[in-house]
Amino acid sequence: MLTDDQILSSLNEVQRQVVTHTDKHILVLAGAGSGKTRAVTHKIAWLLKNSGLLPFQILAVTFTNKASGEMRNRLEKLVGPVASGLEMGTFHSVCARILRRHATELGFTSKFTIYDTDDAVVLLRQVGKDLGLDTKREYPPKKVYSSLEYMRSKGISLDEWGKTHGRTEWKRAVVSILKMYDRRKHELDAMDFGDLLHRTVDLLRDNDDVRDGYQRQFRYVLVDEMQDTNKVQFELLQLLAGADAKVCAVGDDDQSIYGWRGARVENMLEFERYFPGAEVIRMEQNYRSTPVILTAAHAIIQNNEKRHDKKLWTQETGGEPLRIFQADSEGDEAVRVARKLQHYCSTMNISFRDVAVFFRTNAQSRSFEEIFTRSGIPHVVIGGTRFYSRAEVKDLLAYLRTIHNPLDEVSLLRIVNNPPRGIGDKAIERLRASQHPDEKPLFQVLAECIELEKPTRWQKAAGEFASKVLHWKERVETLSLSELAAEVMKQSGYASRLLTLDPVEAESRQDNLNQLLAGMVEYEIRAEDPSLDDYLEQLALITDVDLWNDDQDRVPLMTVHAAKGLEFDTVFITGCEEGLFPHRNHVESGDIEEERRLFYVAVTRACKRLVFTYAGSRFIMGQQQYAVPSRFLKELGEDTVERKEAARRRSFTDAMGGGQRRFRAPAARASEETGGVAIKQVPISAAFAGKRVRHERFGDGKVLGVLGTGANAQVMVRFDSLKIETLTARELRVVE
DNA sequence: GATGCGTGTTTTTTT
DNA sequence: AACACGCATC
Repeated sequence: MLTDDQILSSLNEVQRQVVTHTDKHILVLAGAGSGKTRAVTHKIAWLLKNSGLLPFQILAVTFTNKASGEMRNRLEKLVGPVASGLEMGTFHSVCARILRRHATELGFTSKFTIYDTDDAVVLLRQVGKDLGLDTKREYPPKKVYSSLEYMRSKGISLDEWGKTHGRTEWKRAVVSILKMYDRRKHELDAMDFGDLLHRTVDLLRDNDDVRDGYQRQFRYVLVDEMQDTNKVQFELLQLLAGADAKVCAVGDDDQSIYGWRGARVENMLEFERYFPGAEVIRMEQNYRSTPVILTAAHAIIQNNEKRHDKKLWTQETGGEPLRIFQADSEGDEAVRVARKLQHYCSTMNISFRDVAVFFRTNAQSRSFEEIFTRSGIPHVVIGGTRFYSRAEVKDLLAYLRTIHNPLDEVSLLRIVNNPPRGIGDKAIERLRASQHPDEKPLFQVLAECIELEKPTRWQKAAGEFASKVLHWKERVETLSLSELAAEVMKQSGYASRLLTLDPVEAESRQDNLNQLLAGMVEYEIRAEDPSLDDYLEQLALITDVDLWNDDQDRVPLMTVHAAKGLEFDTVFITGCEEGLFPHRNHVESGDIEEERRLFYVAVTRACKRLVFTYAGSRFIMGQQQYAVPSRFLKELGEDTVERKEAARRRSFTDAMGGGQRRFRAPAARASEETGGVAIKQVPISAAFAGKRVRHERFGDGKVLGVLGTGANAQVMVRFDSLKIETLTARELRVVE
């Protein structure tokens, strides 16, 4: 048996407080890299040993499945196999588990399907069309869905929302769509992400016995990333932790980056109000980064007004200076990152897996993928076009979901005629017509086609398809998951259909499907009790970050959001431009603080080395856009940045990315050919327009527009003399 | 009923 | 630039 000393010896004084204070609620303000996972894991070990709690009496809610898995692994190393008895997971997965247990009370079955955003959008489009509404311009399903998310995050009911001022007619229609959407989900035995949380809250609130049961079970509740919980999640926490349970919440208001999803930092501030007598413990010693990085991180976050003042510190000294690279274009940026990265990996004995490339938006990954592939740098993109949202993967999964829950119409409709088997739009229309008047499930209508005496062509096709599904349904009992999937691929005709496609396309799809099958086999080995039910459950709530591990020596590329909670020896933060990072939407709305926190999160991921890059121009939605360096770079503070690079940031040319000419967009020719008129025909840089510049002869003026990139870019300037001139960028200097 | 082409649109971040 | 969708054609 573990001794107290073994649990505590590797911890500092503050961490020990977190671990050993078990008789009251605790709020831990855990700065980046302060070892909170270690503290929390050791705390659980302590609880198991010293509080007489059994594993299932402890509930640990994490932000991602990955975090939950990691915690379980570390705990297992500490306390052994009893760790598996803990109730652990994300809010969504914990809720799903509870709901499956009580599904029948809510009018669902325990096999209900979980709809992701894509599925929800498909269903909303269908509902909108059924109601005869314009789903293209007036009521695009995505908009309807975000309205739903908005009211959910604010805790407003559908009817209340419909009554709030403005856009009355539009809202009435959206309300009717959403009401029908809700009813349809019920009929299809499906729930979306929001339902998982809200229905659990309803269940616990309305059903005393169920609530008492869980409150008796959970004696200790731990919540990670408290700053990113929203209103419903806070309610859940209160409902799950009864009067006798103790709660330990861990978070950092400086790392709150999910405000757009309804996250409320207030949940941390109000913690003491809802959990009286709570002790607040601050973890500010950092074990991750060099003082240089911490200084820069602090310099940045200090610019936020809405925050608790705190400062990370470390016992370490020194550290490499930060570096800033400027590039002409996104391609040039990728080349520079690739070059520097190769330099690090070849001369400094750093592994690829220890270097990460971050960006603000998923679209930015493209140029890095291209250049890295060309340069032979092993890499992996995390997130973005998620593996599980690839068409062929969704197709095969839709087969499995249909087999598992034939009521799930979204999946059924996806595959009923894929591959084509003679059940086209017309047939679907007729099938759906015969669902009425008694609202028969679509699959039942299909199945009834099997028995028909004289089926028409489409009825025959429908019957055959239904027979196949029923056949597979029986096979679930005898075949393993991967065997079933392989059989479905073959018997559905999906596999042979692939061969008729364009060979390049077919190969990539086959690759993805093989990968999916390999994942299933891996799941069968790993899972304690592998089943179709359990597999689909895991899949519904999994993300790419959850799946990623560093077994293979590859450079991970990801958004800053995805990087949360991770750390790397060397980090490249790319696209540090006004309008991109901070993103224009936030610049325009004036709400810059969350973007700054995001930047802070990015910076604090790095242990030793940090490189920032920005590009003078990049293509956004097919249009070339120009930008100036991000304000966050200025906030880093001069003394932490390598001087040589910093000094070069002065001239207009440099701000445009005038250093290297490689990958520069074709030089602007407009002014010679058309006497400068053409400058109006190309997108004029929103970023540079309005900037004050200085010219040797003409004096000071204001930029009206820019054409091209680098030192040769054509810049149209209205000088204070009111004279308008088109000049090359190299003749100009930015006036601060 | 399937296939191919032209048109129009794009939320940044994700459970 | 990339993708989805609608429409026209085979």
